Amino acid sequence: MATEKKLNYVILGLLSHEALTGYEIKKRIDTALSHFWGASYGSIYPTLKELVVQSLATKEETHTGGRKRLIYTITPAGTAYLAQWMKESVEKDELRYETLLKLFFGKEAGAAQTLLHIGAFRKKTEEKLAYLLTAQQRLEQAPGSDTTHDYYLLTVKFGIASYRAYLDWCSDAAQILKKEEA
Amino acid sequence: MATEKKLNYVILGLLSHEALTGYEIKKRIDTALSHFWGASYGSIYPTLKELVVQSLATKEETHTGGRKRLIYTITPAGTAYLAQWMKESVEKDELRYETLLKLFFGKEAGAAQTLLHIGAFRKKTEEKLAYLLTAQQRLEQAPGSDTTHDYYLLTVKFGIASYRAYLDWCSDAAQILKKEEA
DNA sequence: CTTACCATGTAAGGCGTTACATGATTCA
DNA sequence: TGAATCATGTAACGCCTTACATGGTAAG
Repeated sequence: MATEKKLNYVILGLLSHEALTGYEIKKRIDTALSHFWGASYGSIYPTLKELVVQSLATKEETHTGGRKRLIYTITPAGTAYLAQWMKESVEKDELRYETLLKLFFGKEAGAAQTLLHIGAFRKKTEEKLAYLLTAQQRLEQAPGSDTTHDYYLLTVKFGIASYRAYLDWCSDAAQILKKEEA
Repeated sequence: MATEKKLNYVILGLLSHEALTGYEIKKRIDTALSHFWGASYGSIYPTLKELVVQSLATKEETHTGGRKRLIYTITPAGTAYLAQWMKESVEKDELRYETLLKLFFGKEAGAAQTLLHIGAFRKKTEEKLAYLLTAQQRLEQAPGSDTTHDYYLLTVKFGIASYRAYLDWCSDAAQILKKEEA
């Protein structure tokens, strides 16, 4: 049975904010949701098709400047379906950090090698943090009162808090390993 | 091609510490690695079979108190294979937090509902944190000098730092939502 | 004119979970 | 004697990624 797939809810959630094309959905996922979720076109387009079959969304073809666009809109049934899921308790939160795997087995590779992995991890984390900090600024200065933004902002704050903790840990871990190296 | 699977490395990494049965490997994953990795028997046993076919590990049948046990041992080729992977840079660190998904779309459900999700998340986080804190104590008081423990301890510290950041965030988020509720 | 971006979609194939199946041993 | 734990494994099936395929438009 495998865990129930979540992409339908992700898409309906995005459509609950505004009507979107598949391409735009992908962009939202790669920006606003990227620090805690991901999806590829290979799963987005088929899911969109399913949603239409299930009457949870409707598809409309438009032409913006001669360019074909398939815009998806959530239906009342889709809204109800999403609301139902929102009421249910969370099934799973999961983290898969290859960096920690390489750390766990770090004795094999030695302190020097492990320090390289930590350095790379710190750099990536700094970049993601910078991105979220600008997102936070944008949201806090937004002309405001759209409560949608408030919830988005909460997830951004989560990312910021996590990444800051990661960076602190990077410093600690690097120090410990350097001592071990000597 | 999908991302290369990591379970073979996870298993070899564990076997690099000591010879183990499939059952014991599962237990290690569910305890020592659980805060950043997971795997089920349905993937562990087939992977173990592959490792033997590839001569990266050997299988030996023993009987402890009449009970059959298949003990796996890493080979020199397996050690080399693991070492090679340890040298390569990390491909992917990923987080999939359904809680954040429900938060992102929280406007649909309202502040009260969202607070419930945050409460559940806090509770789970507290439990995981408590577990890691005892693990930390155990490792720090260990008669020592096994450097394997030092690396394990680093991953534990990572979890502790993350979970503490999560809990701080829970307080902030709850406060913000309560204000909104009023 | 060419690069970047907008835009939609399919096919192949790997990965990994859940559920199922089986059975021994230890401990209360 | 029954529950928990030790122990190994397979089958079905769903999910998702990568790679491929195609083509229009905007901007420099």
